[in-house]
Amino acid sequence: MSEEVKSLNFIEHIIEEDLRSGYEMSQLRFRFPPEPNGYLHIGHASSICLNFGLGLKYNAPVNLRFDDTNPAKEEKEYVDAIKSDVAWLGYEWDTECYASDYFQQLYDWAMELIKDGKAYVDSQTSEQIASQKGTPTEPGSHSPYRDRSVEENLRLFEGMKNGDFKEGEHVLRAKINMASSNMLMRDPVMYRILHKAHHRTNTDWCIYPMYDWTHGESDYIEQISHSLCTLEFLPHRELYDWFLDQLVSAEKLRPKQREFARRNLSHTVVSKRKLLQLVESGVVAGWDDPRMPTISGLRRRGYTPESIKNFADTIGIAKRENVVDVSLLEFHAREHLNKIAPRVMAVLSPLKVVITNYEEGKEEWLDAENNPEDESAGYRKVPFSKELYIEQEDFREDANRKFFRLKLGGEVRLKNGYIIQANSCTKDNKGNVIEVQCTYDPLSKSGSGTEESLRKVKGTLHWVSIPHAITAEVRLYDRLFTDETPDGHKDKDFMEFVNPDSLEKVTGYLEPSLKDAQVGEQFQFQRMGYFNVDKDSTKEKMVFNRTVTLKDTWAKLEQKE
RNA sequence: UGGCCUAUGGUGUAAUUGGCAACACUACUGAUUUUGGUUCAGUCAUUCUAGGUUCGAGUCCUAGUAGGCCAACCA
Repeated sequence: MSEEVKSLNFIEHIIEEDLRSGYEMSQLRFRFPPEPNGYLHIGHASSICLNFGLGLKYNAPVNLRFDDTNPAKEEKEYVDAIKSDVAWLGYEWDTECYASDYFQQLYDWAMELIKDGKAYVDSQTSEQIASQKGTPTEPGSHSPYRDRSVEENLRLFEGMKNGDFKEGEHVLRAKINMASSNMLMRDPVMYRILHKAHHRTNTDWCIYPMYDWTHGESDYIEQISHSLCTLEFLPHRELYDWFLDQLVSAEKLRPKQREFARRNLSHTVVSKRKLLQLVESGVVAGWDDPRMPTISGLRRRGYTPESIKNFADTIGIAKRENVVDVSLLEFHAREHLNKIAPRVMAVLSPLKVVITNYEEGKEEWLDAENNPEDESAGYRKVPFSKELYIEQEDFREDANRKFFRLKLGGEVRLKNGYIIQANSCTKDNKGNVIEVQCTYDPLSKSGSGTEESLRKVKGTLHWVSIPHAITAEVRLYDRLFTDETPDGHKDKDFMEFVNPDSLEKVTGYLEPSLKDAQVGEQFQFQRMGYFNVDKDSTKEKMVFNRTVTLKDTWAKLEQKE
């Protein structure tokens, strides 16, 4: 038993240090705080796995909190999708929370800040406020409204809340420091007027708190010990702490914000805005298009929760810029699917093979192993007959000895079936091979134990019996973007790198055992890749998605030539 | 150019906090294989640069360099 010491990431180091210096294990509490303005993507998966993983590790509760402070962008549809994605990944949240549940508390605290002279109502336009912000190298200047009396501020803020003003007429600002080197500390806006219905509070409120005045306070209300977010929020930490300083009480736990680098995936984009653009421009069919890096897209594509979690686990958490290669995600898909996906045979690019010495009209049902990685998966029957399909690329009239497939005069084994030899072929008037005539060795049947059946032939092909085959639409996916970092170019828009060939639809010929496959069910089409049944399937026509190909060393060999 | 963050194989992450640079992926060898899959074995590093402290530096110090973030009534 080699007890493998799992190395800690820097967040875990921080927590371990906190535990050593006074935190009780029972005080630990985390949260995953998405804004319901889009679907969750693979980048969120890292954050989900981090927070919920920490919860599991320390036996601490993890809240699912919707950061719903901007009714202009948020919808219930997104709330529902986010919940189902987190649940699908296999995590259970302790409490389902909404920042909107805290609107009253936040308002009350804001009133306190005004009374303390720490906040004021500014009646300038957003342009005026922006122009007074200064620049990173020059300090800002004070608003003419900065020194309004407490009474006037109170009266105006209540007026804002009561709907006495139009959008943009006033905002509430924290009175901090217009000369701070941190732009966020230059009297940040805490509230703005928005006469928009909110998906939960409807028209109860027409002032909405800003992110900075919501997040830390929500963490405090929920008594989150470690509030983990991405690196771009690092400058917000000073503000996060300033707001907390105004209201934290000594007997309660004070949350800390810590930041980690967002994970970027090669050959894709991971930004809700850009994903939305892909959806709205029609480049993809929706948020759950199998080419999308969204959780729902990956699920539909055939990724398992295990593969996504293992992926998140191996890429880890750190603070530096990164672009993780998609091949690592694909590796985890193959690794898990290899263990669980039943093997079947399907031909996606058919070439007819006729077994000339096989009796016309005869059929045999052969035994086929469902999964060599899992003995308990058992066996099924596949039909064999005189006329079969093999893959076009598995036959060549003539080829060198590195080609382990069918060629004229050569032998090959049909998986789970017989050894056949190609004798001749016929072509259409363009010179394309349209049929191969073969003979089979009746004594070479797989599993029969005869001397002939044990004979080694170099190649083994998958195949399907033409009269028994069922057809289905098979969707083959390629990377959505041709460039490794589509949004990493200053002079070019990421949309310029959209791969026009990211989806190819073909008709597949499948062994008949597949006819009862259910939506979402996963299979390995032997030698072709992993596939699952798409939700677009109907009784008349099944639809399969290719999740990922198998590793293909032959294709690489060929490419080199 | 003000402030802040980061820098370890092609990629991502480690290194018991100053003690033999490790793990995974990719790529490439080879073995096994009724999937050119799987499995197994192997190969791939001047730890951004230059100095310094130390018996000893990826780790500490100094100075550079490169990349990133910050001026929404978005989150």
